[in-house]
Amino acid sequence: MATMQQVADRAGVSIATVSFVVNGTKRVSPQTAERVHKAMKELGFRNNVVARALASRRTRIIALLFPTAENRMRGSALEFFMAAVDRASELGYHLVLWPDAPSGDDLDDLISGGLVDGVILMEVRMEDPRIVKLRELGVPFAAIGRTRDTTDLPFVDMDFENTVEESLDYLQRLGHSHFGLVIEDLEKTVMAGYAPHLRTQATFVESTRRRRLTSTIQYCGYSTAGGREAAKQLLERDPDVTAILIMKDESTFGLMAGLRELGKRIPEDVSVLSLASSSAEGAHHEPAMSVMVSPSRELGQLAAESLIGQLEGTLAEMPHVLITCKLEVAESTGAAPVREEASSVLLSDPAPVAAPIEVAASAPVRRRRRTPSTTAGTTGP
Amino acid sequence: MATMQQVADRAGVSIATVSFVVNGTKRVSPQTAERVHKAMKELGFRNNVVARALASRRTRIIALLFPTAENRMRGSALEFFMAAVDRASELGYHLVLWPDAPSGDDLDDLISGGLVDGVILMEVRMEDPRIVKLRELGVPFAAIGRTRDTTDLPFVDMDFENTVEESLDYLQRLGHSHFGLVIEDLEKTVMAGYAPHLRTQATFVESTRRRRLTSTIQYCGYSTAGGREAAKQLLERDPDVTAILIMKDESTFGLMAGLRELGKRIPEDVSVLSLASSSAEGAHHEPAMSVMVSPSRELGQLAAESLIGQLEGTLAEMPHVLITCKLEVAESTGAAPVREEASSVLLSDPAPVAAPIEVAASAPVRRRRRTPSTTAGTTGP
DNA sequence: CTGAAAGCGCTTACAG
DNA sequence: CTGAAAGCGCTTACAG
Repeated sequence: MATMQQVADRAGVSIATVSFVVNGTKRVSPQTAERVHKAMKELGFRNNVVARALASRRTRIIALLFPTAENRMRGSALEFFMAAVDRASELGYHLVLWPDAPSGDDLDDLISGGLVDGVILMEVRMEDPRIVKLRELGVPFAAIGRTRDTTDLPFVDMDFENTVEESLDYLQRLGHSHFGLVIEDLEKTVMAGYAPHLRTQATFVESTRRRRLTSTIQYCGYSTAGGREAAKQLLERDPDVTAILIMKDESTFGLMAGLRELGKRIPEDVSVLSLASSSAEGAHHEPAMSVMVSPSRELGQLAAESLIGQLEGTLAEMPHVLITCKLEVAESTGAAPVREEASSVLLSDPAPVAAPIEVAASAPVRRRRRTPSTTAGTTGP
Repeated sequence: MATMQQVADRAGVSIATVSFVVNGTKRVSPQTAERVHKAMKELGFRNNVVARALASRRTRIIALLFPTAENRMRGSALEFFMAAVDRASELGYHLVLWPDAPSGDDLDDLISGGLVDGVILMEVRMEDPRIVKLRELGVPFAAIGRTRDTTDLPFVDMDFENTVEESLDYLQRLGHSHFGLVIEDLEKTVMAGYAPHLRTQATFVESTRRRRLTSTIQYCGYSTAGGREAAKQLLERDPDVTAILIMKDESTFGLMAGLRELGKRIPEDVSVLSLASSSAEGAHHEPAMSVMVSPSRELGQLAAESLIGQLEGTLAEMPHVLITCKLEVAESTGAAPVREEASSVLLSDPAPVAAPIEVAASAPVRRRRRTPSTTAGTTGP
């Protein structure tokens, strides 16, 4: 492995000059540059990233922190990752997936040593210790997801609030009035405070109340069995439920199977809509699932842009972007079944839910529908 | 961010002594160590990984190379990764997911700079340019998967040959004689030469011929639609097919749906067995899928052990490990339907397949059934 | 346009 | 047991 000094010797120039041509940091005469390039070729020179990092304090490597706790979002995590990788690469950066405990315990050593220039977070909780730590360490970061208080937080996120509203709009227009939300209960786990779940539940409770709809929140275990059990319990708690939102791809199959076993046809008796899912996932069901499609790729790209924009100082303002999932209607949703007696407005209490969630809307937020991402706050190289 | 020198000053010792206590590389008297620890606490010292890497030529970071080409194996890739992360962590290493083109183009800069001590490969092809490159660069590596020639190749892999044999054993015992293999055709893609597909096809062709079974290889597009189409074509090519092996989770749903639409009941008319899949995946079907379960976690762990063993010089020999998938029978497989006339042995040619594959069995290989991995050729930290 | 030199923050023989 | 010092391979003001 040839060093820069060896290249310099062979080209008959100083090591500084080699550095200039390698990095393009200063003008070098064409003849000199030519000699240097020749020497590099001949010696098979490759820049030592570690030495460069130590001297320059930057590596052009950024990391996507990947929570090692038994992970939800398996699918979209990979989509975030791949999209962010692509965008980072276009902007001249490498992106690696860095496994990290939800507590952020492994963060210190590796980030503060200067191995990476910045960090992207995912699976953000309402109060997230990792963000506290990153701020302490002064490490630039961008979040896919957001904490309760978004002051000074650079984030891109799904607009869960709006996604729930649009889901209810759609189904209410089809005549439904008894709603269920099937979702995992994370509050006793290490992922307690996971923002997507809490925001979705809070909006569901608030909005169904405002719309004077009957609503039931049904917690649901992981896996097919969990979905089946959820179907059973939900129908026990509200036998009249006709519209179910579910935010847990792993359990959707079980939910549908459970509903059928209990004599419910989909969508004739019950409509099912999957939140923050994907077209591909929807196609794996029978009947094909109507889904609110997660904007995973956009979020991954925007997060990379936002972080790199900070690193390069090309960012006018802290990015705050919310993107609503896009409705894709398939076969699992349809008109509400006609009731014998038009049962009047229900007043039954919604299911208990963790203390009402106030979300600080401190900073102005740009809400947008899946727009192209290239305009997003960084000017790029 | 305090430096080691600052810690040394505060503790009234030399920087060398601080390094010794930080790394435990030399004996230091308890009193001195105590003073150093105190100073580190007070200053909030964290070792600079980059400087350490430059001076010591090692980072204790290893990378799992993740092919950025539109990726198959989404599920098991994450399982490899998480398992390898866990095992590496137990052995004192960090593991990151490093996106890389199948060509290995990005490899040079980042590996040769000493950023990582070694590399784990996955999705290995019969002739893999990345392995050539890693050998050139002298970077230690371990492969999940294997090339055609396994001489001097440290690898752990699924035993595709044996997995196919055991699948055929099982189904033949149930009376089946007309087999289909549904698999993706990668030969025109960047993943051409992908070993699992070629080994599986080759074994399927060879073994069904030896067993005097009728066999058809049906290529299949990605996705649900691809699976449906494959069902149609396969039934056209062999209307008598009663046993189907499929190695493509994304298309399994479509295959089953397609079979049903063509009037085939599962498993009464046709048995379907999914290869290199998972229990969870199997549970997402109706009827529940019989699967050959991929030993993903074992492979991830063993790969990490194998690489770290090389790095630490604790490896007696190049690891060569093959693990057969484990059969989990569910509802999608059953006895072959009884034929009106016991149609005699078929001699129809199997579907065309890429030139017969000779696999160099150069090195002795340890074949094993999903045994605990902790005994695997490294003595641990 | 080019170079000499200090410095990035560690590790590690080598002495004592 | 402890320290002085060279060195890892670059980058970057500063001079010229």
